[in-house]
Amino acid sequence: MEYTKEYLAEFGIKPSIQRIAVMKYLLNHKTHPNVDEIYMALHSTIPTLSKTTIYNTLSLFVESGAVSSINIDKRNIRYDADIKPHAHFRCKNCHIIIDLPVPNVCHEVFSISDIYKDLQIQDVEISLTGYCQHCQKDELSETEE
Amino acid sequence: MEYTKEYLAEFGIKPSIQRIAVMKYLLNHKTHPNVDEIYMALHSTIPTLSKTTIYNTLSLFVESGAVSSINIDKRNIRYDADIKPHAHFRCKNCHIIIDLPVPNVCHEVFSISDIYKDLQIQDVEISLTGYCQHCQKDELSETEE
DNA sequence: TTATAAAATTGTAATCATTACAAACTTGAA
DNA sequence: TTCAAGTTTGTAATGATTACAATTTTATAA
Repeated sequence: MEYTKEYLAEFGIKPSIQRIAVMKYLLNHKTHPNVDEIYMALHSTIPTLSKTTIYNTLSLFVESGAVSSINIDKRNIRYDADIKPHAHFRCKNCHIIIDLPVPNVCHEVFSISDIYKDLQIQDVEISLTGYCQHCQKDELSETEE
Repeated sequence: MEYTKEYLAEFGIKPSIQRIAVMKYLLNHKTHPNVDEIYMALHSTIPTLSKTTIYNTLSLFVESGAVSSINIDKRNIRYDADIKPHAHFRCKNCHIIIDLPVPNVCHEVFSISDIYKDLQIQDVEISLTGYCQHCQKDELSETEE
């Protein structure tokens, strides 16, 4: 609680019951939840909590750099309190999203290469899709998404 | 026309007026169009064309591997006939999407590294966002998205 | 403490891309 | 020519996100 407050402050975010709850949830659940999951988890302890507040709060977090948004799932935006550079893998079958390390050299490409020198790059998102360990498929049968 | 037909055949896609038109449009417009742009461009020459057909057709193309879908724009899915590995940059101001080369070493990471050996990786999407050459910003004023 | 303005939260309604679905149309093989 | 499978079409439904205005909370200063 106190920690979360200070954590938000580091990003210039003023604390509130709702903001602390959302941030705390993200810090404790590195499962890349979407708005609905966050709402479901919190509205029992904060009955007045509105979904709009969660949308507002997450937008604020993302703009402040405290949280990163993940577009790997076409259905809905997912959120991640881990703001260190890393990639994500999404299983087409069970939809789990797994964090993956990426060698620094791969990230450095975007900041060092001459090719990109005219661009002001702010975010890098690396998304892999396929089938996870438990959902391996033979190349023949391809149905789901 | 004949070329496009053969191109589709390479991916096991049976031709039709609509499929050829959509594929031809994508091959000639490497601007990462969305469904609406494709529809607007084509429905004057094919007045009966339905938007649903474009959705169906693009889904088929993506599943067949003839086209790749790009999730860099939260608003809508974009499509790219360039299926060779490359990255995309999206400007937060003018929303242009630019193709970027990525060193092979960076792509090879995902196929070679031991870290990913349990995963059956099918697609890799690398998305950068920020401000393009013409929309450079000083770090202070941050508004749009 | 009280008054007041600014900021944050809330609920409802609107938006809009995408999907579901069933009817109509095309195509190609028997 | 017939028939079934595959395609296309239009309409309706879905559902995540945003717009917006009203209410509540917070911070500030008299």
